[in-house]
Amino acid sequence: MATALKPVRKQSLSDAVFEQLRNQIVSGAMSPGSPLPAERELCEALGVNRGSIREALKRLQQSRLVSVRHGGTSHVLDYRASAGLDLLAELIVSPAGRLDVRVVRGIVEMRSALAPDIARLAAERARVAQRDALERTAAAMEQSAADLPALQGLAADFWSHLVDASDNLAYRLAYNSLRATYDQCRELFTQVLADEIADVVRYRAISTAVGRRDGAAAETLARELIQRGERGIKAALRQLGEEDTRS
Amino acid sequence: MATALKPVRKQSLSDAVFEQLRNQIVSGAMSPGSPLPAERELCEALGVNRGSIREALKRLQQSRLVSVRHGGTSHVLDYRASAGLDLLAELIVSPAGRLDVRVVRGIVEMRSALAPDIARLAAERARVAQRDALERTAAAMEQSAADLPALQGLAADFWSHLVDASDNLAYRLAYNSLRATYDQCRELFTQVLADEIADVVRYRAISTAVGRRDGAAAETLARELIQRGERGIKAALRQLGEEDTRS
DNA sequence: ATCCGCTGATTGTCATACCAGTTGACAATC
DNA sequence: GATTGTCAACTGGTATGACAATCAGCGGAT
Repeated sequence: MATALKPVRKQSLSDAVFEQLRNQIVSGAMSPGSPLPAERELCEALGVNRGSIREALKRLQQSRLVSVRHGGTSHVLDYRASAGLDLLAELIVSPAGRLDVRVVRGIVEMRSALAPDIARLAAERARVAQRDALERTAAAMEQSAADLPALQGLAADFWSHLVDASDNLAYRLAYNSLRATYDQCRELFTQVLADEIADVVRYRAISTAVGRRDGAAAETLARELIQRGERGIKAALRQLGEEDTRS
Repeated sequence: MATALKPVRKQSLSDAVFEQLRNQIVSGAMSPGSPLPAERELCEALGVNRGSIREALKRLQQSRLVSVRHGGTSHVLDYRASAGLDLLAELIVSPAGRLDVRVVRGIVEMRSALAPDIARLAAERARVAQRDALERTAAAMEQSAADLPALQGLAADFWSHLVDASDNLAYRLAYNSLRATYDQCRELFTQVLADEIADVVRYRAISTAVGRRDGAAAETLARELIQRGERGIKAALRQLGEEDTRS
């Protein structure tokens, strides 16, 4: 019966305008420094109302992809020099739908750099409620050791609790940005990270290390855990890279 | 003659609306899950037209601070669970103009976690043009060894080139977000980080380590450099914290 | 009890004004 | 001749009113 009918993706006009302009910018079709068409020209060119154009431009402005001056002409900015981490989620899949392997590698490396420090700080600063939450999540992972998708969700919860325990707002927000990025193609990561996600005993070990406030142990364990996934991803990336060069 | 005349701060209506709502949300005055007033109610309450309200709401939506559904009522989201790293720049100074010490600590810790890995990757991947840029910046720093504000700018350039050389888009964008955050109060950081910024010989050492593709050395040097600043900041934070508890 | 469709409220889109800041050309002034 | 003021033609910013699309809840029909 229910064939693979995907829900239609609903998108407001200003969202569509935003995406279109953003793609033009990050793809380099509109080079940094070049002037943007006037709002009224964009209205006519895209066939939408000026309000929708303005909403899109406001978002581009907030993303630091364009600069807008009252009375003057707007200009394209160099996103590599100004845009923030939130842009990563919009770069991981190209407009054509292909995965950007450079972005994936970037996420993985950043994750490897942050995770050990997060675990260390969590061990040093966790409060009882947060340790309990970690413990509960680790227990839940042991329960559903067979179900990979379920484990994936629980592992994300585990890290979320760990980040909370680290009591560092920068880590918290960076984690949200990274997660939003790889949520763009979660099922794919679930497969490639299977080794790491299924390493339930190490999650449990991190939880107990946090429980006894052993920062050094938590840091080491987190590094080992993350490295398992890193190996899997880098192997997959090499394959993808070879396919790319072949095609 | 020219006394300290500061340029007037100009802000559009939608910017003002955005700031006001954002402050309400991150301060907890509007708790997560609570419904937002209808757009037309906000128009009347804030005394502006609906277009300005909508532009502000679109930005809040992009920051993942609110969720708005066509036909339904909008709701406040839990920014700690959903907002991205770009929000940090808007949190470091409270609406009252006070510095948030927790945010500062967060930046410093994240910087310490990332910088060594950035240096290592830069050493492994830098191309000639990027190594030259590093070398030039290091030389410029040696020239203006006396001028602290100039050194601060050059140090920022140095790190920017290093991040470029690391060839990691996630690091690049995260660096932009962090820099946008501490640019909110740059002069203050310049003072507290004086020890680190003035350590010109170590910047030079990092540059030469990158030049000979010595990842391990670059990593160690970067860690030592960053730690100098970290000590300064943590000392300053302790002072600030004591003043806070006293008041 | 369940389903259906109506109804009112909300967000989304649109068209058309007008206000406000920027720029450059050009005339007036020194 | 150089500076200064004025004006016109852009630009983005704000205002208003109407209509369309969507959703939640309610009441009636099955």
